[in-house]
Amino acid sequence: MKARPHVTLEDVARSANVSLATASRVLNGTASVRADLRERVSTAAAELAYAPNAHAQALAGGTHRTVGVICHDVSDPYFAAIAGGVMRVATDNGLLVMLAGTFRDPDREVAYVSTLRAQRAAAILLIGSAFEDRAWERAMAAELEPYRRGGGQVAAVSRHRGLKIDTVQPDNKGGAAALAKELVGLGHKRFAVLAGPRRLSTVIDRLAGFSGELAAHGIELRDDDVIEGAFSRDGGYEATKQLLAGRKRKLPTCLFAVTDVMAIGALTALREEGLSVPGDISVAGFDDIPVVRDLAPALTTVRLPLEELGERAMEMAIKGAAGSRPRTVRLSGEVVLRESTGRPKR
Amino acid sequence: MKARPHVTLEDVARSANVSLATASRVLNGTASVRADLRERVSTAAAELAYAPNAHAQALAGGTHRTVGVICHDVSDPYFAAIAGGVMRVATDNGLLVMLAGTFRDPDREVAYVSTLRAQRAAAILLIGSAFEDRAWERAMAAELEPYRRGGGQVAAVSRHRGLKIDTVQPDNKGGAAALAKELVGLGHKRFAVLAGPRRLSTVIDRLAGFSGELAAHGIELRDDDVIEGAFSRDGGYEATKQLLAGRKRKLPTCLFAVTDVMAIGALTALREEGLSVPGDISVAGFDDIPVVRDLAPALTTVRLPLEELGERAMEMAIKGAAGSRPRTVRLSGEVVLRESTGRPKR
DNA sequence: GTGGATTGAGAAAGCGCTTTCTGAGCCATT
DNA sequence: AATGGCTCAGAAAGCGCTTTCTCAATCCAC
Repeated sequence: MKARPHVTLEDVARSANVSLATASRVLNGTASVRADLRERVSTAAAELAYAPNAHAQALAGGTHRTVGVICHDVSDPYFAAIAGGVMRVATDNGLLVMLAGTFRDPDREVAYVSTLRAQRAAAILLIGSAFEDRAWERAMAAELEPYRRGGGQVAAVSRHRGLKIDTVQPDNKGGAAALAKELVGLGHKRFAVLAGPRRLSTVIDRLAGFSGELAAHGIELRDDDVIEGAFSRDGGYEATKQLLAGRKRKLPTCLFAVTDVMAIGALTALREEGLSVPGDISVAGFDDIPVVRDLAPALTTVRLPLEELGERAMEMAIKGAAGSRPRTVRLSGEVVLRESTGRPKR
Repeated sequence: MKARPHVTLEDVARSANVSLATASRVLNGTASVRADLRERVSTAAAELAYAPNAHAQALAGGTHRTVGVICHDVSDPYFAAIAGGVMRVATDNGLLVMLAGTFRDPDREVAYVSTLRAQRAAAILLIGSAFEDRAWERAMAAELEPYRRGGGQVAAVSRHRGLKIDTVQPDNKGGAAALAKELVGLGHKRFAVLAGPRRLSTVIDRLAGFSGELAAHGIELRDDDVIEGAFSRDGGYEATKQLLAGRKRKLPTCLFAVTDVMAIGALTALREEGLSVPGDISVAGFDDIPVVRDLAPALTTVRLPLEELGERAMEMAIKGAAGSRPRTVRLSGEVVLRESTGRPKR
């Protein structure tokens, strides 16, 4: 079957024997049209299986019903949960979501913003840690600024520095501190932390909150108590193996992974090494992604309202900026103690 | 800051003191342009932070660099994994992905296709079970057919009937049969199945494969051995509770959940009821989503090459139809025996 | 039965871009 | 010196739609 040109509004108009303007009015309900004409147009449109050309519509009249969402990795449950919230709100508002995964490549992130800008997306949502990198920040700002000047909305989840945009910010520092407090309360004194790349603001904040609270209780978190791994299940797994290899004897009594995803890898690594959780070592994560309550042992973590994070960001973007000063919504986390943590036996 | 009109190509051309045509040619590298003019245009474009209007480009006969992907639920790890594969291939080909979640609403699915058609997306990918419903099928075909006639590419993962489109098809039936065989091989004779909604072809196929193989071994799967739940973690959880409530004493020795996600819920329900896996009952799932190997006990399942499913579908869509007959790529699953299954003790 | 106010259909002007089509300028021929 | 053949910049014609703007037809009040 040859690629035949699309059915256009003109085809519909001709077939219904009315002018282009009338056809447009009928199909959009923009103005009142005599009943019989309206009927003719509707029928013709249905018969021809007419689908308006959204590009032409966007060009002519200016409605842009699509929003762009940029996250690091779609298959990460953390982003998936947030994206779920975003989509719900978007759908409720008749918006189409373009979801892009950058696979953690800063350049690709900037490139996506550029493309979205070209698409004249109504809004752009940035989800996930910002890269703490001046060059990246400048490149990003160079895309975002003209985009906003042209009327585009921008909102972000979980980042803030540099870019002056509306942000929904989970309380990473406070949550990590609260978790540390609980853990210390259980009697733990020797900790290790599985951290992600230090370039990510989320990592920095959670680390700061955790070690800060520890310090407040007179517990020092030394540099070699913090192991840096990739921000993924495998990253957590590898880092844990490394930790275990390094010091089989003076093991910490509690392991804090800065994300649940990493904690999952850690749990498996621990199990493989024959260590019981929380018997030999307690483990805690951060985020409360859906699956962690189904683990055995269920994971202690800091619950973040993930879907809400996405919803609020989308809402901010839809509402648009009231003033010119960037708004920040703070959502706090809540420590959820489950079976993966207990009192230290040693 | 007022929403000032966008910077257009005309602005660039004027600023560079050249014609529109020249500016376009420089920016697209379409034709050779004298070096100094080229330089002037590039500079002007950079200074004005010019971003071409993708809608105008598309309208003017240009390229449509966006593809639409429709799945049921972004936050389901199964879809997320497939979407990951899709995105990798799309990105490699310079395509932008619009990901839509239908939340399992057939109408919304059709509506999304319609929108994507309006966007003149280069391709539409349907991911996940089709609804076995004549009316839905007709509505879908009514959208898809004109879309393809207009030159649009369509491909699907995991569905086939009715719609005559290119499909990547996991071997649901064969995989389920192979799994059943292994399970019977372990000595199991009494089974229960946690099924999803019967409207979904995936459910039907897996059920058929499983019960067929059982039958081949002289084991009958009766109607009340099959419990229908929602296609989700909670669905699996509820269904399992229901199963347990129904018949505490003559419990099956093996439980097959048609998806891993449901199996995860089942595992938790079982644990809550004090049943050990695989001690008291074996559990198996289907899909091999990433997280199930990290469960304790790790889940026996049928591994599907999820990312590849997405990659292949995207590739088919990009390549376009060679002939007019829909192609089908079959990808087989592989049984992965893990700790959640063992020999029956009863 | 007229004038003025409505109502509603059609003509036409863009929206921002790509792409012929045209034609000016240049070099190499005879 | 005059002609032909190139190269490459600019003018202009759309792409498919929305939205004034215009104007004919209808309606009401007087």
